[in-house]
Amino acid sequence: MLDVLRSGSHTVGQIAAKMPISRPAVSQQLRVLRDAQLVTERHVGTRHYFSINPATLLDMRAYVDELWRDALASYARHVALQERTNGTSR
Amino acid sequence: MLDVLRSGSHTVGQIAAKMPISRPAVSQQLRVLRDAQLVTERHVGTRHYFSINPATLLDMRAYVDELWRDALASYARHVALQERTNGTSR
DNA sequence: ACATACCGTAAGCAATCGCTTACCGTACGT
DNA sequence: ACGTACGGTAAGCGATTGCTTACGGTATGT
Repeated sequence: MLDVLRSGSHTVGQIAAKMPISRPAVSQQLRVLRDAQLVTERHVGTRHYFSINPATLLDMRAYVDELWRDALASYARHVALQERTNGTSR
Repeated sequence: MLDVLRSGSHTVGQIAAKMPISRPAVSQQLRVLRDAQLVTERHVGTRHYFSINPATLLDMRAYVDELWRDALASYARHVALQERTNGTSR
């Protein structure tokens, strides 16, 4: 879904044409993505254009980054503790 | 789940104690996370220690980053096209 | 006013998820 | 050898997911 929207904004019909599911199914997925702020909607006539919301992508990136840093930090602490209790062997 | 493992490796029992679900449920979730490479396992005695896999976190970060860049790029293209067809107004 | 294009929503349904309880296997201490 | 701690797996179940078909609602062209 997001991979279709990478290349820019699309209408519901355009998206459905590129996916192996029906148009209402696309509509329902888009609702979830819109509620999750992952996607933004823009109406022009009867067409609804959807595009990726870069801001939320940044939030996701920040979260993953944080997790990554914490994981590395606690691993470093683990290694340090290991060396202390094992003596400075090797 | 991942938020429990942020602070370092834990055994299955330790994790279950910090969560509102049973130990087997934790075990099942860990299996999914392990299959998805999000988590690594280390056995010592009968205890199974689980920790976050930083490598996969980097992969996720790369994907989100890529998506973010594409979204911005196509938005820029959209704006440029808009200005051209609207004349150099404003 | 009428037909058409575009899309959201409701209902219904099979498939999957995520949990609990019960059970079994393995490693360790005595 | 026996008891205990630790944890994976199977079975079963209600809840949720994700789809399709059917329908209604709004904007556009004639």
